[in-house]
Amino acid sequence: MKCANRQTSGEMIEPKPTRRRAGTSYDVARRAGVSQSAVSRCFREGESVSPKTRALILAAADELGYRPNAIAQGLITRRSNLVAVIISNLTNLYYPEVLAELTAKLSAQGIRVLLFTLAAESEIDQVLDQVWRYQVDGAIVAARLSPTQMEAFRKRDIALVLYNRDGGGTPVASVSCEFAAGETLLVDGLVAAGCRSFGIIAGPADSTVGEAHVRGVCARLAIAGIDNVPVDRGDFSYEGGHAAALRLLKAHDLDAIIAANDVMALGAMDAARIDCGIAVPEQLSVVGYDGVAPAKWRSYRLTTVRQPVGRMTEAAVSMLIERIEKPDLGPERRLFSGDLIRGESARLLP
Amino acid sequence: MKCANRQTSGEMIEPKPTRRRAGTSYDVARRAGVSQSAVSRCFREGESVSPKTRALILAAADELGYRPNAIAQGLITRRSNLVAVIISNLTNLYYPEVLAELTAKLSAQGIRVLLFTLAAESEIDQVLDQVWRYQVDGAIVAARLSPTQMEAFRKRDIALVLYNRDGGGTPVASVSCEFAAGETLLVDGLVAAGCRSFGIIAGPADSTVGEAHVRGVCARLAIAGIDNVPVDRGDFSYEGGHAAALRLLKAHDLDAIIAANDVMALGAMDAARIDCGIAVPEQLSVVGYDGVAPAKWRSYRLTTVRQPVGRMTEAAVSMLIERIEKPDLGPERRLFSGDLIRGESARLLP
DNA sequence: AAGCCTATTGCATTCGAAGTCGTTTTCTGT
DNA sequence: ACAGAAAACGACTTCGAATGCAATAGGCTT
Repeated sequence: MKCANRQTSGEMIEPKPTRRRAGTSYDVARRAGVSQSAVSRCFREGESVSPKTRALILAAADELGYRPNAIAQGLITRRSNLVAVIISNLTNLYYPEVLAELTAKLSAQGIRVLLFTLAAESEIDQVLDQVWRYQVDGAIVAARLSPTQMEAFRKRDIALVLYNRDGGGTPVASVSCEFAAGETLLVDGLVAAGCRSFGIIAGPADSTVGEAHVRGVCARLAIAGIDNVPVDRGDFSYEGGHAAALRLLKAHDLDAIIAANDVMALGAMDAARIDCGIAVPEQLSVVGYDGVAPAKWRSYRLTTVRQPVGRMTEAAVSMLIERIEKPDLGPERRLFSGDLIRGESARLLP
Repeated sequence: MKCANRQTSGEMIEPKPTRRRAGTSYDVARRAGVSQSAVSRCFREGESVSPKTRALILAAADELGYRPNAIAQGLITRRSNLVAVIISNLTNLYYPEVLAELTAKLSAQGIRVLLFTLAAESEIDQVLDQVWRYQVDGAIVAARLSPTQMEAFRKRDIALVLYNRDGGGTPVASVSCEFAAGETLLVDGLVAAGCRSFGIIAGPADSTVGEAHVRGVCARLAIAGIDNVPVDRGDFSYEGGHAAALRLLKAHDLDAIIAANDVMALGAMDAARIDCGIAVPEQLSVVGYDGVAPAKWRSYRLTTVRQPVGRMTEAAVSMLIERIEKPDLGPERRLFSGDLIRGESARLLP
């Protein structure tokens, strides 16, 4: 097309002598003296090409630096080998690890990652719009999806796996970490160590996981005869945890704080130790949930429940691939349990 | 084709009544009673479609949930609207923030992010192979590239912007943060406060940025008459910084440690305070470089130089887009300067 | 009302690789 | 050496959208 234009324009100006040609299977075919079909077959598994032809083609491809065009492949095979990974906020300190593991594992399976991050939950519809356009084979979502949105995946036959969330009634594949066991251990351990006055730092009120967590802890505390536990909320950030802890400690005389995630727990530890001069764990036990890297740091040594991120991402990836290959596989909920990490931020009896 | 097959096979078996049709521009066209061309034009900027036709088409598209197939668009327009983001190790605590900003800014420009992470530097060639296949319009790379690899981008006319690295001789667009100014301030401030015995915790020996940093600090120290500064190395991780600091402190009687990044500096602080019982900053000043979130935490309040990540990613994205649109734009090196954050981990005089 | 001009529209082609199908070449076995 | 089977090969079509071009419709001028 461009060429045509240049030819019709009478002059001989050649603005780009080294016009970069993409290098297509036709170019390789011409150079190797074979058909385009042969080139195509040469680059696919299990197609029959004679060793002689293959050598010719590979040599030609090599000289041209030819690589099959994945976009064209995607169009004809209806398989883009793309998977959307949608993560609500990457600044969460817990998610980068998840993301790194997911991309590594998907890459190992020959799948590329199309990354979408959400600054606000409201962006999700725009993101999904792009997801539809790019003909992804599947998606791993660590963000809140409405039933309608999940249904949209089903309608379009796009495999979907939720990470650290469940469908909340909608049948869908999901991977998450149950906190019941860890929670029980933590609560019972704290109670056994003599804690009586608890405070909870929860996530935002609209966080499903967060709420379940709070309910679970309260239920367990109730069993131990402890009721009316004060709850404050943070946004899963250090500052949020710090502020919430200050409010709790100002209003109540606590001997244990249970935070919904590690980073808030670290904020709470600092609020207690540094701002309020309360010794941790002697006067106040603080526990978190996640097992992020900074929780291990010597200044904190947080007592927490570590999520098995490696196994969870592994599960998410294999569930996704299963569903890509077998689209009508039913919903499945895979629950992992966390490991209790006995740090030094809480007095905890077994 | 599938339809043809079903018709020729005499029987009337219809294995999937709800056969999921992708919903193409042809389907929309048929439904709206117009040509496929009209549908295409209706979804592009600046194409002429009468208001009447547009309404018809949009209605039909809406009913079918039609979205243009970005893969097919990419094939014909030779613009995938995909950009590869290649990051060496996401677990670095500094990169998640960068990644989040990059994807947000690229998304805002209508560009999708194809994410590649490297567990080892050696994987880069496999990653590039995939990058070529996916016909990305450009790439932002925060990883070490050989001159040959950079040349490969040029050959294929793929826009390239290095992040936090420079070409090291090879002409290429790059964004980075110069540390000279921050370094000078830090070193001079420490010297002014009376520090004489320095130790440096550098990154791995093969890290270009890391090395330049070390040389810069040494040069500035030399000006103050301080030579033979002991250097130990970490891998930019907390544990690495912690271990390096222990070695340095065991072997020398230091009054200041300069670390190549924040996370190592935090490890060093803990090594000093907790393992060696050295007061920071009274007996030992520790400074870092980056300005990651945990550096601000109350337990640390690290004195550091904060990289202007927002402006840097902004620059990377706009440089990349410029180069996508104007492929023969020359190399350009954009240097930002960091802000000195006066924390409480160092005695520093202005 | 005739003559122009411009805004719409559809047809046909194109992007690059995959896959179908019919043809040719290469093996086997006898 | 020959029939028959299997492997290798190439022409052609296809995926879904974009676009040059020609045809048409509509509006405006005089």
